[in-house]
Amino acid sequence: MKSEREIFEAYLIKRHLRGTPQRGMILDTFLKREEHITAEQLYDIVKKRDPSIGQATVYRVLKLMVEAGLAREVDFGDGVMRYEHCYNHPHHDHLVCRGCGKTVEVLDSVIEELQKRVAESFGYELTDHEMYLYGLCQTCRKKKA
Amino acid sequence: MKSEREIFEAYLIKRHLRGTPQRGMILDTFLKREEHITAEQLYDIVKKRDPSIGQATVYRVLKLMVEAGLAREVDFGDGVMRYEHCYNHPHHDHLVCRGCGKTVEVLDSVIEELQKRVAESFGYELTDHEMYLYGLCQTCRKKKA
DNA sequence: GCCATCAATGATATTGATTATCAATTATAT
DNA sequence: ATATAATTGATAATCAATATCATTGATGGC
Repeated sequence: MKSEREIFEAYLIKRHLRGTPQRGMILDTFLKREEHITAEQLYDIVKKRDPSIGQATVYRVLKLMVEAGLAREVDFGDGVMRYEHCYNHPHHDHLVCRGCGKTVEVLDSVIEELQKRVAESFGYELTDHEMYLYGLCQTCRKKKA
Repeated sequence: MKSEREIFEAYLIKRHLRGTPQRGMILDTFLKREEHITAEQLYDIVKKRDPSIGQATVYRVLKLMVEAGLAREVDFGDGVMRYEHCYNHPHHDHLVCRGCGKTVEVLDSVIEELQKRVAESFGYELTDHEMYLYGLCQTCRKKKA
């Protein structure tokens, strides 16, 4: 089993790109975090370790990580792109609390199968999908009552 | 059965807002179109009828229509918000071709039910959801082959 | 080692959709 | 009428994301 680090380096070599301290550090920082993270948030953390890093580089490395299959873009519709781990994190959808933003990763194989069938029934071949479930978590419901 | 026009006017009155020629014209133009439309596209059409209208007004009226329950925002993830009819257009999801962008409205009651159950199984009360299915339509698949 | 080539970086400018501001205009209520 | 409040269009501002660009740094051929 290859490590994320190795995958990243393999991807760089394939693209004739170079490994650099900045890229390594940004990758490590991203990997250490478990939750979804925005480019801005990642930049803030990275800056603490090395204030000389520019945020353009953070954006660039995030794009590389997506291309390398290590990160996945998640769009909760609030105008900011978030990134989550992709490696060893198979596809899933998101259940987001409208109150506090707490997010749960969900996966329902029946839904997945039905999505494919719905697409096929219209002559489409499903390539991918996005599903965001929005609701109120228990805590937020109690607060309201 | 109230007309969209009446609903819009009722909403304006409720909010102590005023009916104006611009608002009426933009609403009519939106209602005449069946497909999803961006603010920019709507502005372009409206401009032909009355070149003096500013695009800020189009954005404003679109927001009013959403609030009045006549329009619904649709986000295909390409950075531009689209608007579709809401009145007499009950909830549905979208199946979008990655090749040509052709869009079909889809609805699967089993999926809808399962979404509710998934949310509940995590203690969430589902308020709404978004589901976008992306694929290749028949035409685009043939082109590829 | 030395030089030519090419990628990487950080700072900054730019983009593009959307929103806010504001002065001028128009409608409404008293 | 007159004071009040909403509307408009033009324009500026916002904000995330991207492009530009001069400088720096690495790599490979010799």
